[in-house]
Amino acid sequence: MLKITKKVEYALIAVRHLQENKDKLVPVAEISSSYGIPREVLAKTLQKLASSNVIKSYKGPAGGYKASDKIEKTTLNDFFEILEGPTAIMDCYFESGCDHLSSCNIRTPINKINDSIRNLFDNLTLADISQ
Amino acid sequence: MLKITKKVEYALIAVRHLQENKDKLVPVAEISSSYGIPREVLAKTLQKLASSNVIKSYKGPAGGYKASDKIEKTTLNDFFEILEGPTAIMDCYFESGCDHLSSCNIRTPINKINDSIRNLFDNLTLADISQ
DNA sequence: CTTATATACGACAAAATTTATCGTATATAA
DNA sequence: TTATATACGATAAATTTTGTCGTATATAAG
Repeated sequence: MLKITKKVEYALIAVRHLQENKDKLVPVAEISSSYGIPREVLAKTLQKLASSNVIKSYKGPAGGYKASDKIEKTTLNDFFEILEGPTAIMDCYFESGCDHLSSCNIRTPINKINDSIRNLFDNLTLADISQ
Repeated sequence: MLKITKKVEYALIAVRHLQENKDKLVPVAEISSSYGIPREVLAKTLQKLASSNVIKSYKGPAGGYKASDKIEKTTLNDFFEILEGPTAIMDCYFESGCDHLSSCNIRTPINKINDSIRNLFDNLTLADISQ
């Protein structure tokens, strides 16, 4: 439990790779083959980051991706949300109903844990964790 | 991603229930039926907590579980570890090999995120989140 | 203006993990 | 001796994650 997904893992790898290659456009295939990541999975992941402007995309031959200015200031909360939706240790933190439990006595604990995690990720940027 | 499991959810519910019923021994069936939790799943979960002395167990008729003194001081890190093993956002934080990636460029980021989470959970007790 | 290369995106299949069930053993109060 | 409760391993069902496939669109180069 409390694991990040491969999508996020791949995204972190890609972001670091783009940061280390700011001078050129990097096609998905380069990252995919360098780190042994399935091409299509990585492609979709980068598409999400691109549509959120964390990275920039360029189509056509000699196209590819590059890091945007925004990348350094992106918090982990934002990064994770782009890829996986709002971070919550339980669905009831964002969704309504208490699943199927008749009487819930852990609303407070769940909220406290979740608030702590979100506060942590709000104060950590991609730049912070790379150093 | 970053979800807690039902096991942990059930354990939290049970712990709170025991804390609210310190005057008596509570059998699994009471908690299971009160909150609509599958009996056997909850039973195994409480067995783990009992063997770690977070709660105490008493067999036989009129037996059941009760909160121990230790319960208030138990950190989330300890609690989660009892139920699910060491907390890590990726297996490579504790295990050796870098899975299958030929060259890993996210060791540092992964470790930073994981250290932050573990630090957070080391400083939060079951008592803290219940208030 | 055709071709090769690269991103964009939806539907579906495979794999892995989580969740639940079943069966049996052991302890103990009445 | 019986009924009730915890203890524990094996296995099945359900869910989530991960990966694959097919097709569309943009664009640089010849």
